[in-house]
Amino acid sequence: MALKIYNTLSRTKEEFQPLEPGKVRMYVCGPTVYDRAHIGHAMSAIVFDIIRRYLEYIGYEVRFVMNYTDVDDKIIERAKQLGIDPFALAQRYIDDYQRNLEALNVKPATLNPRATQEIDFIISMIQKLIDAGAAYVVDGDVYYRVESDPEYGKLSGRKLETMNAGARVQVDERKEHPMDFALWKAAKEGEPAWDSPWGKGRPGWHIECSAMNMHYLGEQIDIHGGGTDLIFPHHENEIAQTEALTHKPFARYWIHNGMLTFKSEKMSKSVGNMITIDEFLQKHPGDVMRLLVLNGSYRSPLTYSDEVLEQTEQAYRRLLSAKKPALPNAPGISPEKAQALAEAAQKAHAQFIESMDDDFNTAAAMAAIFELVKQINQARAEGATQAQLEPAQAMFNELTSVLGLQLQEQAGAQTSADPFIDLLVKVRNELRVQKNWALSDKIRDELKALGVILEDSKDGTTWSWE
RNA sequence: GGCGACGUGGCCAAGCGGCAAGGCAAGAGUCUGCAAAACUCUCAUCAUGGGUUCGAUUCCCAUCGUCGCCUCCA
Repeated sequence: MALKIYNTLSRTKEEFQPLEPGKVRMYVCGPTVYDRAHIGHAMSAIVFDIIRRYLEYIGYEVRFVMNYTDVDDKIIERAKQLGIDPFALAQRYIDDYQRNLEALNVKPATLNPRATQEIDFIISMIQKLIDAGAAYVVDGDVYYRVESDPEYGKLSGRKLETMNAGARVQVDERKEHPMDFALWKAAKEGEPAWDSPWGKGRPGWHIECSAMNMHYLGEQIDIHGGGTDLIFPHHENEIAQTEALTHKPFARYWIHNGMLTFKSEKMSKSVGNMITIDEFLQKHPGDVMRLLVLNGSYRSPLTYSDEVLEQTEQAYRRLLSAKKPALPNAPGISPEKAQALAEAAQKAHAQFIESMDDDFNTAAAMAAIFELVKQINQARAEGATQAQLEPAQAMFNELTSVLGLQLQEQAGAQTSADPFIDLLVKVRNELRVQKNWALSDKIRDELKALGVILEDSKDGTTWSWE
């Protein structure tokens, strides 16, 4: 039994073998910070967070790098519109993004390099590409020469001959080949610029990722990730640039997440159908976003709608139900049944591993977890003590936390109200003893309106925040 | 136009050669003063048409439909 990963490069699932035993070098393309992040970004961040957490869970030491593209045309354009400094704009959205990631319980990367902090490294890399004949200079711009790479197109499955056939893009006549792409862009008046052997300018988009990879992870890495929309041209170009210098396979496994779709359409800024992460989190716990992702395959499009969201909210509540303690005054279940519960926990673990090992099949992994939820709830309903529930609940906590779920009941600020609620519950129970149903129901209804849920059982009453 | 992916119950979604996971919703029941929660039970032959096979949701071909990439994009 071993981990298998679907590799975009080979279009098959391959057994995972890192370059160095026990260690994983992983790079994920982060956002271009010119606007607030939407839930499509959240999906991607969560997908790779789950992959990273699982790799760590099965014992790998993961060096996880995610970059920020903090200089590009859109940032410059946006800053100009707003009349502010482009670097300040980028910084603001980087801060936003980090706050979003934290709220989504995405583990911080080992390193978050930025394009603007890698200029020297980028320039020296471009120079080497020119020296190697893989790039050329035109009027202060530097372009990568795609025809210098016989393997160009291997990731996206395209051929240079067929690519320009339907191209709708205005071809820059100065380029040797229409598909040649910019490594360095000459700066226009008033744009952020750095000195270079080719004049003032800034790096192109693709080269920064190649540079940061090489700088922080080395000439070869294990996993390179991003959304499917990055396969071409971004990742194709990264491969071309990097391999032109190293003559070695760049990333061993290319992993791409599917797009989040809203009303059958990809959610993106250009379509204008975006929901920001902030907007989402105002209405829902971060766990719900994560469950949305976990419900399906990371490689497939994720259907987003109000209906699906409601279903996910319900599933979230069901998961929470597994964490409830034993009933008050639980009499206990037979040793055989307690043993069966402990075995169910082991079985869930085995199924979880088996599923995750199969290209991170989170949907199947969740099925194993839901099965465990059922077993726990069943045992509790039959009167298991807390000690008897313990092993199964510990397993539940372990597995859900590997997936990055927090599953914390609402708590914290409300704690000062707790004694008063306890008091109301106590009073209400006296009313119930007196069979004063009208008043006791009223208390329950009004507490509900305040967000407190009362649940009566034959052994007593429990309450929780909604 | 080129390349690619997908089409599984009311909804979301695994599976991908041998009697179709899981979640939500729905219906019936247990428990409860009632309610809620939980528990029990019920609920699909896998877009359509051919083909390969002892046997196909799973492989092949065709058709219809949806989506992505080819331009910035997670």
